[in-house]
Amino acid sequence: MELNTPNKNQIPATNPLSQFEDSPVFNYINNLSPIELVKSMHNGQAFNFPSFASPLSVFASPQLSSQSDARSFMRRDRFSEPSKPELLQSKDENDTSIGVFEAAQLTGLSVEQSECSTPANSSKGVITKLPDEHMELAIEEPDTLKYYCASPDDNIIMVPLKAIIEPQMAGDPNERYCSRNSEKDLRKIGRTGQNEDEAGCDWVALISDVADILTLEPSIDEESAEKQKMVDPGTISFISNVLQAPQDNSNDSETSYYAGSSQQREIGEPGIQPVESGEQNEADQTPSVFSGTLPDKPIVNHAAAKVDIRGKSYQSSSKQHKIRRRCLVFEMGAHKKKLAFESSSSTSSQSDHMGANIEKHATPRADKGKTLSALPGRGIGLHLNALTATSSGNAVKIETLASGKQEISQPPSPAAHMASGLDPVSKSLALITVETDFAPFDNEDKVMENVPQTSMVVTEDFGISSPKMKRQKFEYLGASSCKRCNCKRSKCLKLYCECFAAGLYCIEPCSCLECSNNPAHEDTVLETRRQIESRNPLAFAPKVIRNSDSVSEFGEETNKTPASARHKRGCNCKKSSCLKKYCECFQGGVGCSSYCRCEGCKNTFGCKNGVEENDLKWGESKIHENTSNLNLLDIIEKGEDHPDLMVPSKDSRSPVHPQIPISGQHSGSSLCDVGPSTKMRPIQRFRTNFFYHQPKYEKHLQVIPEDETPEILNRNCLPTSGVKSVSPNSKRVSPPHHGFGPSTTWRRGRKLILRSVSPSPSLNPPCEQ
DNA sequence: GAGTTTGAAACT
DNA sequence: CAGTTTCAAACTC
Repeated sequence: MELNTPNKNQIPATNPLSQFEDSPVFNYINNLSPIELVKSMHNGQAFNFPSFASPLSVFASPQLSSQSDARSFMRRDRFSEPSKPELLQSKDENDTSIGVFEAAQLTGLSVEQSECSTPANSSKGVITKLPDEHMELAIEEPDTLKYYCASPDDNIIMVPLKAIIEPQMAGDPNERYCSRNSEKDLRKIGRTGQNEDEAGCDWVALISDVADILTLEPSIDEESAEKQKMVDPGTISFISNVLQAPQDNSNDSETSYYAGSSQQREIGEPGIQPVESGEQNEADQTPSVFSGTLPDKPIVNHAAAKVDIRGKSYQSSSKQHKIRRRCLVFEMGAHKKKLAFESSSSTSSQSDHMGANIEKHATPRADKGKTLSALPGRGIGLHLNALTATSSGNAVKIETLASGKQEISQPPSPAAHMASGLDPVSKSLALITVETDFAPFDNEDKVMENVPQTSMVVTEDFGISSPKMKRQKFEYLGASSCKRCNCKRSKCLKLYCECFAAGLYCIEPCSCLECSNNPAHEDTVLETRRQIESRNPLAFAPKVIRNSDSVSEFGEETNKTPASARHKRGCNCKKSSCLKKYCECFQGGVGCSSYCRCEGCKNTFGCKNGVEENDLKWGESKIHENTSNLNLLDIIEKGEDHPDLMVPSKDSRSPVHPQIPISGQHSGSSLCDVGPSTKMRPIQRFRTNFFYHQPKYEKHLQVIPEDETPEILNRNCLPTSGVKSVSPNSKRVSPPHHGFGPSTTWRRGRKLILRSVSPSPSLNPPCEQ
């Protein structure tokens, strides 16, 4: 399998394919793990030979790789550039990989599956280097390039990479750069999606979105070269990213950042590859990660679906269509809103933004003159947005990232660390996840914002070329992914600036004046961030916190309901009744919580809908809350005491259990009633209406002091997602605000959570995506 | 598109 | 920590 690896050069690259393919062992391996594919791909990239991953490589823990992947994000840009020289190789590799794929196809489903199983692999082989190499590859072997994916069902999806690639060919170096960025985003997306169980859905949605976008856009051929450059590169890169996502991530991010040292290697293959190989290694791992961590196939499928959609004109097999549809339907049906929202956000944002947005943020703007490269890959920066994006955490996250703004890579800030307790990256991811899940439609924006706040990498629109695309995106995501500011005096270096607050660099769409929030002023940005974080470690954390441990490590979605979310600090609305976007809670699509000091709150998300029945109570309760936190606490405590409440639900936060009245004040019925009940049914929450109904009380339960935010994030990330944000025993509810004030209890809780989380960032696959 | 309103962020 | 100012988004016209 790893024929050419420096370490493993042993296997001649010559006929490995045929031999392996033919060999039962090969088939068996392929069938067994996607990882193999990845590795194989990896090897192929590195060495031009589509070698099959060695067993060792195959078995590399997905988690590790995932982590590395997450980190890799940041690096990716750097790497990509350096890797340029490798383009030729990659090309070759791609070719070989392609050949392998084809061979696999011929060989049989099993082979295909194996390949397909690893999205990363498939993508990797074909796509991996596309970002840098797209052009060349496309030119030389546009036809040959194909992306094969096997659906979980064993359906094989073949994606014509050529179509994707072609547009890029016209691209300029800059465009390439952009495309890289887009790729990043895609990768991120991919990661997120993979991680989560539903990620698949997200992916699908993304894919579909992408496809839609592509469709919407005039045919590439038709488009002028410039247009292609503008749009296509993004789309292409996006697509490639999607396909590659796993791989790319690994390649980019890991390599650059932590790669050297990194855990990845440690974790990863025994044999360490040269620097370049480092990328490969990461890449290899990454795919494995995806496959392993994420619902392996779903992602792939999605990707395939996307490709298919996009490639309708190009090629499409009935199978492909089936798969795609299946995914779409799945998403739509199951999590309609959520998915729609998330997926749309992620997908749409990504896809839409991919091209253009990426350009903005990613690409150096003339104005801002930033280049992605400029961005240091080092930090996770505040990519929370991206993270958030994934409802399940991961998926959303990806979206965000994809959204297009550049992240402000920041050295992991204390806050970030706090949040995750892990790597900044993981943290950001976690944060993002939280937000995303919560965000309601309107929130989308906010959610995304939130996400962005913390994590979002690329806020910008991907440069949606066509209004339609934008529109679609917005419809789904509400443009959540894209942030634009209009700062006049803050230089975009204060939290007033949404971009900055989201951890994103401003991009073209922004109308800011004297903007310093760009790669050109990286030092300033980082310094400013540090200062702000010094004042408030959670300043860049997502505004909306998901209480539920929605996502288990393995990507299980436990909490996607908005109900599980709350604003980290609560609002202070006086006149808007929390019914307008002035209200951050409302904007974030979450109900007001005990942390809120709002007056005349009518936040529909919070309770109104769900509680309408209980409106009065709600209002009362709210008042009480406002007046005294103690009441809330009491309520919560009571609720906790309640047997039902006591039930260790995975989602401690889960909002509401209608049936269980937490406090005397609240009638049980309303969502508002609460949280503990929610614990009871984590799953339902997602699919139910939480978004619209979040009981404040729940929130209380859910509410996590800012300090806690990290916890939440962690939780999401934690494998033990089951861990309740609020332990039945521990009272999470901390006095609102000012709150944030870390109550000892909270801190405890958080600490506990942290404990649960693996100390090393690398260890938290979930968070990492 | 300009002006107003709103509430968060920043400042004192 | 509370009050005030600044700021930019959200909203209205």
